[in-house]
Amino acid sequence: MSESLALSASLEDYLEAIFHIAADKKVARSKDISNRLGVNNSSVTGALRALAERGLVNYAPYDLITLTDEGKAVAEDVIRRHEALRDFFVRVLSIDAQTAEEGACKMEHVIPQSILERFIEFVDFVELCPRAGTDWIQKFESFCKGVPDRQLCSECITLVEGKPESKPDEGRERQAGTITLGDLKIGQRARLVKVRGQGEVHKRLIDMGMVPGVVIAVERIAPLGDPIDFKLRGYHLSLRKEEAKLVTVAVLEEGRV
Amino acid sequence: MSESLALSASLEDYLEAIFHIAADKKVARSKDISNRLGVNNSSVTGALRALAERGLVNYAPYDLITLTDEGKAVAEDVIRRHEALRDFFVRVLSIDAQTAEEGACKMEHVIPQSILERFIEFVDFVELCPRAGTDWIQKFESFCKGVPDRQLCSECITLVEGKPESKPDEGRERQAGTITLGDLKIGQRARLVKVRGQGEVHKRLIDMGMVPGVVIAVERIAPLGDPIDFKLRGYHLSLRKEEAKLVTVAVLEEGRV
DNA sequence: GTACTATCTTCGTCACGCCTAACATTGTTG
DNA sequence: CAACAATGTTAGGCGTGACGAAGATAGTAC
Ligand SMILES: [Mn+2]
Ligand SMILES: [Mn+2]
Ligand SMILES: [Mn+2]
Ligand SMILES: [Mn+2]
Repeated sequence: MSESLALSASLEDYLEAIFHIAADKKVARSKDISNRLGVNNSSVTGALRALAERGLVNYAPYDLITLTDEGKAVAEDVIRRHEALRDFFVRVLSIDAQTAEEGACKMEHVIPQSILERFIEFVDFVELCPRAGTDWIQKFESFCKGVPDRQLCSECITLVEGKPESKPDEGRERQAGTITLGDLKIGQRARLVKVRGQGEVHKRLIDMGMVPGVVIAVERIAPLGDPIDFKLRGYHLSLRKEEAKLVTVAVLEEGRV
Repeated sequence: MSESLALSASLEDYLEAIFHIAADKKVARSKDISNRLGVNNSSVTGALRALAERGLVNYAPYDLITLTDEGKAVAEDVIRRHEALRDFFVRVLSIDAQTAEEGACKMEHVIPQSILERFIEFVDFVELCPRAGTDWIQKFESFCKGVPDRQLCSECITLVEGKPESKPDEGRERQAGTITLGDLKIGQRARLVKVRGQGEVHKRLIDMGMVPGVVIAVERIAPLGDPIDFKLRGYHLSLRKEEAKLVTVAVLEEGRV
């Protein structure tokens, strides 16, 4: 009747499984659980003993298996985490149902509480904010599909191509025109406008993911200003200053984002 | 010289640690690693042997520790996952640095490849799309802080309060006015407009998280139409039909989002 | 060179979580 | 009510990952 230490990922999955099976068939049998989790029957016995010791399931050998009230509460919490992650993956990131399900069921065991709450808020928010919403997610989808020939909204295209803004939004652009990757300081972030040069060098840069619209951050600059360590699309990338100068960019605002 | 099976979460963390230590001090010593990971010195020896067996570290007893080329590549991949998650948490979800760091370092070991890529795309996208961007994230932040007195942009407020739209956007609202939670069908989603009633019942609904602007989905309806299972803010919630009728809502579009 | 200290390894132990094989129970069915 | 198949349990083993205690090594101090 006390949870003592936190449950292992494995035991959380057992609880989750029992809850779902019981929701269908009222009680769970060992076989149902082993089928659902794809483990050997004897593993289930072991898990049930561990869960019974913690007062989370009612279990006696050869008897039917049910969750205690406390077990039910814990199972519901696991399921909440599972569904929150899955919903975010499907609704916001447009991940396919199966991957979302599998990924959620792994991550649910390790995600910190405060991050989980934010995921949930985020899904709500995206559905509420009129600047976001359906439209916005569809744009995100086509944005993903468009790599490396990335499609942006017309407004973005304008921005990326460095034409002066007509909308009095904010000073999103510092100075359009001739800024290159070689001009950036550590910590600055920029959108790629164009890769100059030709032949081998040009091709090599493109192959590295240097396509218009991509966001690039300067991570580090070596003592003598060469080479420079960039990050784009999650990858680190080291360029000679000569190469960096071939890449025209539009600097993004400092600070967050 | 062969990775054979996938590395365990623990071994990935060792690689990550060695990489970072080596980045600072050129070589790693056992002590550095045990300090960084908060683990006993003897555990490090064990891990190093396992990593050496897989050809990921150069290791001989009492000798200096370095990563092999393959080990370096694997470490870089782990770090990519770590940073992608962390950046998403910090830049998009506005999670504090430490929680983001810790959460990322747990989740990095279980996140499916395709979901990771989407996270990375997402951060890029948010920074690129003019309908999103800094503004949008700031709104998300105040949205989070505002629970339960949620602040929306003026446009959203209008929508939530059910006034007919003036902008010819889309038919986002089905029929404003008198739709309640009791009128929804399974799978439908709605924004909460107002909780009617008074006294105990009213208070109880508010306590359950029924505040204006929240998104509610109908998960299940019992055989005789009572009770109804809802989901809001990641929680499941079961209401009597009587109670559900007290909650005025605005239906969201069918399908995705 | 010996002594001392910081560092590292070895060894024995434990807790998980899964497996297989052998054994036990249950409930059906002729 | 046997005989049987289905289901569940036990025992024994393997791999991982951590720990502490005790012994080994390397580098510095005298
Ligand atoms: Mn799971
Ligand atoms: Mn799950
Ligand atoms: Mn980690
Ligand atoms: Mn990490």
